[in-house]
Amino acid sequence: MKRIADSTVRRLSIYLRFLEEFEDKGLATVSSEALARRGGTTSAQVRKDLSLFGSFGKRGLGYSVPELATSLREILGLGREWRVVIIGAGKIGAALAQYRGFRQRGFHIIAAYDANADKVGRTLEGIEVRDIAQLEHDIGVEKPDIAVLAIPSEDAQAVLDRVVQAGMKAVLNFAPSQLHAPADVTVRTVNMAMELEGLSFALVNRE
Amino acid sequence: MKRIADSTVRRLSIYLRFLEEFEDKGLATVSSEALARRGGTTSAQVRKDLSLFGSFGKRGLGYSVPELATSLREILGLGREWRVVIIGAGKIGAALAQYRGFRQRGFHIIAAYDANADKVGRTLEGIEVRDIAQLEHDIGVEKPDIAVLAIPSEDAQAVLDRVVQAGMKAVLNFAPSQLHAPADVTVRTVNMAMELEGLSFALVNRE
DNA sequence: GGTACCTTGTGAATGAATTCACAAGCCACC
DNA sequence: GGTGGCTTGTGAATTCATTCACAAGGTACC
Repeated sequence: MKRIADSTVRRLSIYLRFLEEFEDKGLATVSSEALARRGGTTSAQVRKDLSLFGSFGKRGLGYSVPELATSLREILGLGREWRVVIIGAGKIGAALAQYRGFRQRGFHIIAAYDANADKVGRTLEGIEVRDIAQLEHDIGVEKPDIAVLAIPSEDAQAVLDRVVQAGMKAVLNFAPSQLHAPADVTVRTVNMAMELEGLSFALVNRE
Repeated sequence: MKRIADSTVRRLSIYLRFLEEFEDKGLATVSSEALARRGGTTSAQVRKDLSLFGSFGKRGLGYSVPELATSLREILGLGREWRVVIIGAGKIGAALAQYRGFRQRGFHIIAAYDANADKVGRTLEGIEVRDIAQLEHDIGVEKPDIAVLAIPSEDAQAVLDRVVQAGMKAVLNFAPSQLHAPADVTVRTVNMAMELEGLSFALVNRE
């Protein structure tokens, strides 16, 4: 399959969100133009993105809202339930554990891990906090799909190496550091520091 | 001034982080090649990025670590203190309030806001939680630079409109929704749902 | 001060992403 | 069933970003 750019996948997520909005409003069809307006892009962009995966619309009419939503869920792999572990039971881990968006979209958090003995054995928003020493063992048994790193920057690479070694292929990293992983492992980093600095830059470079 | 791409600004943040690492290690100079290796890019990219802002290196030698760090801080507008308000005193707001990275880089949180009367008047990680009804008034008086939205998706656009109306020009949005603002207002969105869906897509489209 | 070796800064070349523009197809209405 | 009005899907054109490649300078050491 042709390689799909990250930016395209992000837009597909956005389109899906709008389609769900439109579904709630009871709209039956939507044009690429309407989707584009709502998402701040162009109609040609919408059509190009979708055309990478097939032909979903009807000329003269647009796209069927429920059908396109279903197709996008399929494309994004949201048909199944993904098993997630959160590593780090601090404030960020807690915020993630209670985040409704996870569950809603089929991301099921099976456990959290922490190195701090005080936290181990307690629960975080209803999720069991386990000793990080068990990490490799549990990954071998439970085969989670996605690891979320909510730990300090200085530990992030070491823990990433551990989950990669244990066979995991997808990681969402909240530590503000650049991580290195083999090509077959997908790492996405959410770096708040970087976003803030982007805002700072924008504020300064305003003429 | 020539328009600088978002992706470039992101890389500058990354370079700065490495330079600070190198500074801690006591390194005096660094080559574009070394910076590139650490950051997963190419030396030409590093030099091109920097060349957009001036000439910081010495041929044959590389870049002075402290000088380049200072220049990057200057470029990113990190020389001064930015005043931040957090809107939404839930779990995400709390995680942000205690996040060390803010303070470290000169982002000073002056207050949090919430609509829930039970939360108003309490403190969140040492930060005063105020009634969101005061928002416009306080913005007028205190002139914060950056608003962080940590509120539910369905309220995000309305609150964004309010802070824009009150004169703010930079917003960091954690709600998983696409927001619209005038061109002179910079909005950066951190969308965890989108990141997760990107991972889901990567897991499914693995051959 | 001369020579050998590095590394920058930058036009030119390449590659990737977005936008344009229009033929092809579908619907609705007469 | 023909006509007019929309909207898709997609090559071609354009814009934007990255990589190449090398002259210009600088260091270090003899």
